Amino acid sequence: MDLDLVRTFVSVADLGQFQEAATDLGVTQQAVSKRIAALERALGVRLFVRVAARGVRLTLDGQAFLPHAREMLAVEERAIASVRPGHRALRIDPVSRRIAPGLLLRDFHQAHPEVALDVVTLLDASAAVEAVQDGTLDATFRAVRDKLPSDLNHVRIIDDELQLLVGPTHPLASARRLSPSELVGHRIWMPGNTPGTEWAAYYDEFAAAFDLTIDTIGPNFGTEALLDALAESADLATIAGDAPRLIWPEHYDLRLIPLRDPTPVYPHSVIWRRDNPHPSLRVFFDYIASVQVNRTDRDAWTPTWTKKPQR
Amino acid sequence: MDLDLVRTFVSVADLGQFQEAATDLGVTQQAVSKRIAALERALGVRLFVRVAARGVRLTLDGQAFLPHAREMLAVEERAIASVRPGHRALRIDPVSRRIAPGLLLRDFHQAHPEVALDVVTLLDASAAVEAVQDGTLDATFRAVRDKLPSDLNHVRIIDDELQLLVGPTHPLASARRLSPSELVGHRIWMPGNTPGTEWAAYYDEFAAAFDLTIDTIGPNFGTEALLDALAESADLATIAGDAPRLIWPEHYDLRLIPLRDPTPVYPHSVIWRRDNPHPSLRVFFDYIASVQVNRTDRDAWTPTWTKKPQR
DNA sequence: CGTTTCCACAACCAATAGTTGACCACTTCC
DNA sequence: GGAAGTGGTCAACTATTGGTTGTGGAAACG
Repeated sequence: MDLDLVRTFVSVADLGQFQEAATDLGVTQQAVSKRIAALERALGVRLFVRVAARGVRLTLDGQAFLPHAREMLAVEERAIASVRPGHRALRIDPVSRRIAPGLLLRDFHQAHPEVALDVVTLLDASAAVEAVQDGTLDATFRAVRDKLPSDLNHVRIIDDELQLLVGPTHPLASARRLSPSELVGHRIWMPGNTPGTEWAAYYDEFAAAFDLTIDTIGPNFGTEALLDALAESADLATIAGDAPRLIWPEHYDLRLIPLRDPTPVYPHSVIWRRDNPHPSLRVFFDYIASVQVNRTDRDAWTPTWTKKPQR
Repeated sequence: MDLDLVRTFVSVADLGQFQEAATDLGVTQQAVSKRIAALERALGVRLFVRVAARGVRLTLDGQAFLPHAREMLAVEERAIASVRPGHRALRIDPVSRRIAPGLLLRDFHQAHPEVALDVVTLLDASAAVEAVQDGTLDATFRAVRDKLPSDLNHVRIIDDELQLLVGPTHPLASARRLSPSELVGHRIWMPGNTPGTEWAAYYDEFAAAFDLTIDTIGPNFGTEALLDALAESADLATIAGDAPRLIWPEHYDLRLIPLRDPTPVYPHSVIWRRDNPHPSLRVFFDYIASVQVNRTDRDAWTPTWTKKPQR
């Protein structure tokens, strides 16, 4: 279906006659006639009843179709706006929708539906930083590791407190809280933790610091498969941020056990270009400032390559 | 924008290469290449990065565009479904969205978003009945006046209790309740109550029964204009059903005064064709049965041409 | 009852979207 | 490191389409 046909249909429906719609669209009346005929042929129904010398009136089918037609044009508009060079929609990368920054974006969208927001997810941190630099991305949430280019700002926003995730038959299932060192000897499985990413670097250092073994071997069949495997197994465990209980399906019988003494946290900083003029960026930052984001004040552990959290 | 381009884009994004998308869509790979190029030209951005001998990957723009593209296709699907001969969406006529049946439909849609519903509004009662008969309309809400064709069923569903609507400076503004006979001599204005409709017939008999004068003269500039005029005026009044306070904007300082002894009600019956096989129709009727619809048990007044409400 | 209004149909033309075929860049495999 | 394979672009050609102008016909109006 060509949206030009739809646009023509809406115009005719609004104006009540082909002639006016034609001048409105800058084509001849005959062209409008053809377009409507084409749309009617494609849909297999009449959209207008032709009232001689009086223009046209919507049929019932036309009336039913009209709101959908408007919707199509509205969505088209948003689609175009999402990539319009210059002033496009706000584009933010939370790395993944299933972690704390993804939740933050979801909540932001709920609180400010008027802000055109596009959520994109990038695996590669350096690609994300590059995109922020060249202006195709407005902000990304990352654990800041190396020194950033000088035209970028970053502020540590969310400390995601890590938790152990096990099935009900796991020996640690009934623990109320655990120290990372108590995980020694247990099998921690994190498929999908692709080597080379900042996540892998984090967990590498985490494992080294507490003498753990974290198993990233095996194909990643997705979250559902992982949860399934965990729920069934008596010796598998994984580590996850604080977000999952809000996102993962209710029906999995899994135990989330907080880690303490110290509390390993994954520090998410928001990174943006200092001179980014996007008007919605301010709204977004105001929102971040207004909500309670999880800045831990516990005895936190972070890798040596992150800065210490400011109290 | 042609949705075939969008469909091609989504297919390529999902499959990761032009070749596969081409076979999937039943065209040559070169055609896909051209389509993507055309879409990229139209949008003014690159959507894919071409990785030699490895297919393509979405750019950031492509990633931002993708959900909108899917949305466009979904809306297109719904649009087509709304007029598909055979099994199309459930199509119901509440006469107007701003009256009780319109509210009922809104609530039904909220309660059952999975039911594809198209709301159409018809002025002409006989046209609506005809549409129900020939199957282009699934149900309409009307005050049943004449004997209906034998293949149609009707059930009285909603008794809309009429109320007086006045501005704060109107002499009747402070009344807690009014009898219709107390309106004698006051100017009741109902623009938009087109002569020849069942509404006009109702109010004609209502006026005659209580010796009122109802003024339908003057152009109808819409609800907003009417409310504006009422709020300002010290002698204008109008009559409306129970729905308005739920729909009309908050900021109008208007008084809704119930009419009692007797309570004039506008009886809405739902009319449908007995052998209508539409699967969602049953869901709709079940919903109607499940919710509390306003069947008045007061001392009701209805025109002589309606049946007496069953106690 | 002629005039006006407004849509449909026909003939024509230019632009477009599809096809096939040639080519090119990069990966993989022996 | 050369051959085979993969997966894209570009060019040439053709069928289809979407636009134009010109014309006709049906209902409404004075």
